[in-house]
Amino acid sequence: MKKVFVEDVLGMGEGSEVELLGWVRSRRVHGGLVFIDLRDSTGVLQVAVKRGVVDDESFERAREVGREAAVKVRGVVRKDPRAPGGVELQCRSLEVVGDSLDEFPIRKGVGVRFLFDHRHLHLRSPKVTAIMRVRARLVESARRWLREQGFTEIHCPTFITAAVEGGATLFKLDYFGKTAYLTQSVQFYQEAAIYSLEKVYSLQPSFRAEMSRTRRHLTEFWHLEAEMAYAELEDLMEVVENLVHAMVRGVHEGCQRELRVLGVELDPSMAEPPYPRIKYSEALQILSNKGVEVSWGDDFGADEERVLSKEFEKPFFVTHYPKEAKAFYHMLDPEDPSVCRNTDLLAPGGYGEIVGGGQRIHDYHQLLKRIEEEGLDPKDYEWYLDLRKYGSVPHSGFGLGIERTIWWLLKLPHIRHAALFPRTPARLYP
RNA sequence: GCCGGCGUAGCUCAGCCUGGUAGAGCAGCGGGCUGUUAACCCGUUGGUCGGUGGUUCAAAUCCACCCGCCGGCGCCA
Repeated sequence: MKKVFVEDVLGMGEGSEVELLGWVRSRRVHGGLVFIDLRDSTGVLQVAVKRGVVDDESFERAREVGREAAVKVRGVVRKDPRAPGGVELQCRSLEVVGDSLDEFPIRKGVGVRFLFDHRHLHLRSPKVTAIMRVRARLVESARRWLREQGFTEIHCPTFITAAVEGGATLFKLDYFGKTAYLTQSVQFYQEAAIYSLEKVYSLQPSFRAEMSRTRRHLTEFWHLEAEMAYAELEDLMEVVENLVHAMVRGVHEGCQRELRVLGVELDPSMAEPPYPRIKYSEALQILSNKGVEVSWGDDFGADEERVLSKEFEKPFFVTHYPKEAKAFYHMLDPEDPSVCRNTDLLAPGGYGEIVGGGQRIHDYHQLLKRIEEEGLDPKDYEWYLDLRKYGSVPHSGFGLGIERTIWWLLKLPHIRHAALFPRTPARLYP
């Protein structure tokens, strides 16, 4: 097991002798002097290999070693202003653990397409590494906060038989002769679980078979969903804003180095609750004042979202959408049954929808009516309806897109940068 | 699904408008170099110009269709 890391060496005194295991990030040959930038999970260290200081075999190996080869280096720590970072390793011996058999394909100047074709190798780059660390921290922060708030994590199936949203596109597959689909949301299963656990959440992939070619869509994305018994729309929004704040704070506290690598300024105060709450009808008014006319009943398009999001510094909730624009299970507002008690959380700066959710219909007859109104077959929703037959209670839930959130926080040019091996309509490999 | 753009060396691109059988930089390969920082210097290999068909004496270049990719829209997280 490896014990000494680049990070440790940077803190060591002049003259310390160490053995390092890492990868050759780059190599510069100057006749009798070879510089190797040695990379490991904690940083990069310049190794100076001088003819005469090392044995001839080590020197030859250093001269010939390929980029991204794995090497074991023994040497002495030296402070030297000529070295990047002011510290380098004076090499005493070098062994090749695993050489590079071909020229390493990832280089400065290659295009996005090429990078994603070689994503398995691209992952070694500092920026991708930083994004993955931010992602891990973000998810950890969410889990910790939810646990502290009394939520229980549950795990729901990926194979399903019916859609959550009637119209949304599902990936269809053969399940021993039956038709099955890949889940696009675990909401219905969570609604079943609240009758024992009361507050639940899941973190698992969702799938959308949409040919969406935009910088904010993946066909497979990690979905953080939660459902709460006895929670109404207002309770839900409080949970969402505090959760998002906890995630942003977590990244800010735990990822300073990564944010520096990515050149991202992250100010957690921009995610501090409370977030503005506007009703759909108010959003229409704001848009109208800006010269953008949307007729009542239509959902906002990307253009409208962008105009709207420029009006806010923080994420903001848009609530009470017309029922025509939303799925059947949303509870209608008793004061105005033409709108739902739902909410979308939109990120500022044109990043768009991060969270979608709302209060669910908990009355059996009302749910059945809405299913029929939408022209859906109640038989497809039998067990979902069944939940309303035995001790049904008001409840609310939401879904948050992990990659969307990372995309927004890190100001990434495309959501695919937020995933290890992203899946888009055109990307199934590697 | 709709709209737009692109496809030329391993990579990044120029050449296309105005038709005359292909170029640069980087990488690779050979050589040199003891303080580089994407090292540098000298030399050098490398291409069915996405595919098919058409126009033409002649097509990377003009036309049609197809394929692939990229972005926007719709849909959503």
